[in-house]
Amino acid sequence: MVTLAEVARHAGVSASTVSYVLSGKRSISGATRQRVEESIRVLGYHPNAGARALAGGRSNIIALMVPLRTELYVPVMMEIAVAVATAARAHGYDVLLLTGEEGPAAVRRVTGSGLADAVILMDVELDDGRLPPLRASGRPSVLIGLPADTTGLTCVDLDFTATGALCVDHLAELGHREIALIGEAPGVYERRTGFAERTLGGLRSRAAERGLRLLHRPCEGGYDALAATLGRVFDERPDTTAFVVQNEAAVEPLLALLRRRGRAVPEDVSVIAVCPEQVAVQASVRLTSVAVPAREMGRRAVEHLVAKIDGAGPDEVVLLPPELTVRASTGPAPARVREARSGEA
Amino acid sequence: MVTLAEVARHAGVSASTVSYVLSGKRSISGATRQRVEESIRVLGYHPNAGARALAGGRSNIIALMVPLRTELYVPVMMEIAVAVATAARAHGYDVLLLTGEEGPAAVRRVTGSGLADAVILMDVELDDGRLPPLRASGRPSVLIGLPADTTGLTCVDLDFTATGALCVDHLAELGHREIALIGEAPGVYERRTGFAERTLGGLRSRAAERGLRLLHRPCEGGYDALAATLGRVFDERPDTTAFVVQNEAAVEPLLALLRRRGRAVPEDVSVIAVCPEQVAVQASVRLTSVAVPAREMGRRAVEHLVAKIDGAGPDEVVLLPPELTVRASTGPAPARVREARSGEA
DNA sequence: GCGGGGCGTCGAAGCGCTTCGACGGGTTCA
DNA sequence: TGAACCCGTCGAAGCGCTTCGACGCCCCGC
Repeated sequence: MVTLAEVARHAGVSASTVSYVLSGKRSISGATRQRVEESIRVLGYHPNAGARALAGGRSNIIALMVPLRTELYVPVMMEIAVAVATAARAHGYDVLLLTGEEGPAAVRRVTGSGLADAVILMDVELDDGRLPPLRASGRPSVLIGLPADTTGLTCVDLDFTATGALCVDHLAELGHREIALIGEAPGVYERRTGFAERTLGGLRSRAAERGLRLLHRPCEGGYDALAATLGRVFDERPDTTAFVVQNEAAVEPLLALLRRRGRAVPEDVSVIAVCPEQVAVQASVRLTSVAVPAREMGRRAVEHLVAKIDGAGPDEVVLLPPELTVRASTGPAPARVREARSGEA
Repeated sequence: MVTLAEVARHAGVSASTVSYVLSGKRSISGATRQRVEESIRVLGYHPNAGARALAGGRSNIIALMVPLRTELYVPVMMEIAVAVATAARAHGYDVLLLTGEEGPAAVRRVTGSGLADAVILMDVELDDGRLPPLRASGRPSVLIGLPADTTGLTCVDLDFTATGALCVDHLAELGHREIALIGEAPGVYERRTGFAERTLGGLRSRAAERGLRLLHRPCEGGYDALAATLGRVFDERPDTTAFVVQNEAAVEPLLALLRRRGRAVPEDVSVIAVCPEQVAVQASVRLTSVAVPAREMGRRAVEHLVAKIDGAGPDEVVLLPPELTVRASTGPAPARVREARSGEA
């Protein structure tokens, strides 16, 4: 391995000069700079990361902690992870991939050892066990998701409450009165992962305001699970005319099963998905959806984090406003229901 | 931050003793060891990663390079990545997440700077630009995938050639004579990503051996793309009775479109998927499939890599044998075709 | 023409750890 | 009973970098 000292010798300057050329923290004459840069190029020099971290007190590494349960909402996670990695590189940081497996201990380890300068937490639960060690570490951090207590934290997330409300508004305007939420797997709610509850909350309160009935059914992914769920929904609320789906693995099964039951989308039943754009576009019916802006979330998280590392970032909760894109899966509530409704009026 | 020296003072021993307690590289008396461990616990000591890397000459970090085009075969990638991270931790390594964006330069950077002790490359192309810098670096590495020239390299992958053959065997035994491969997006073939070609190769040669006709159609994911592709397949080969799909984003569309065309699976048309187990099980028809053993691949890659870091690992190409699981999507070729076939004989 | 101030460069002191050689004391074997 | 040895411990030397203070030198102003 080529060292700073060798570069210095090759360029006929001192080691510190090379260091200053690299960091730009002191002014260097053009001639010297060029000579040094040339030597670096010729020798193929790469600064040693360990030495740099030791001397400089920072590793230029951001830890990204992805959820333990990888079977859940995988595409979003992957998209965020890649967006984080890409954005981080653009700011000169590398990304360390931590799985949820180690939990709080991993946070302690990477912050305590100085391996990571900062941490991004994904899949944050309302009362997340990783937060105490994170707070204690004093390291800059950004959460993707929203815990119950956000004091002193920076969080980036889609505004899921507004998302829920937006879905209700759209459906209400189309004349729907009875809607059902096909949610994430029950485990997601049990773990009290914020986003699922917030969507539900948004749906519930807006539905109450506008006089719609809402049924909520968590659901595992896959056909069999959804078939059972769907059966119970229609048994309990036969007049359900619209679905909000927040579960990637349930989107396609829902469409297929509705078809199988002879319910046309959007003529008989409307469907809104809360999912990444791509899922909505590639589905068998182009879905009206609220996009989960995964890339944007990853990018923003990194930007806030870098600002905090540099000492400039305020603690702040950033809720991205949801955008509903109307595609082919939502339409006016079917006449029968609309008649019943006007009959009531 | 607590340092080694502070632990040493607290325990009343020298710094080197603490170091040896930590590494176990020299024998330490039980009493001393306990005293040191107690001090470590009490003070909440975590060895500084940078210092360790600098002094020890190794970072205990493995770089994992995921593909640039994240839209492709995402679930497999994520599964592998998580498996790698988990397995790596079990061996005391952390994982640095690199995206393909930087390409060869990233390999140079992380190996040259000593940031990573070793590298795992995913999504390897036949003539992969990342291999020259990787070879030049002299760092241990494992590829997930197979380049054209594997001299001096360790590779782990599913045996896709055997996978193709296995699919043909299964279909041939069921009496199918005309089969079609719905492949990955054309881009995947253009980039000459090994696995896609190898599956095709396996299918082709076994089909030739057993006298089956094979049609190959790369295909973008999603409904519209697949609808077009499928139309062309049936135009060109109306007697096609079986499909092999190697494209996660095409699985569900294929099933839906076949249904829409009035072709029942498996009565009229058989379908075999090459995909992760979960995709096959959760599809609208439980799919006969050859599983892509993502977790296994990630795990194996790490194990080989760790062996190489420790100087024990031979260069080796590990091709995992494919396993075909028969589920509900394959059955005997329809009678019309079987008759035609016996007429020929 | 001389003093003051930048500017550009250097030397040295660490950062926190690993590891090598050394050393004292207790065994062990002839 | 001494030499040879091993075990447990220590001190010191570095790993390759950053950064601080110091030091010339040149340019400027008076």
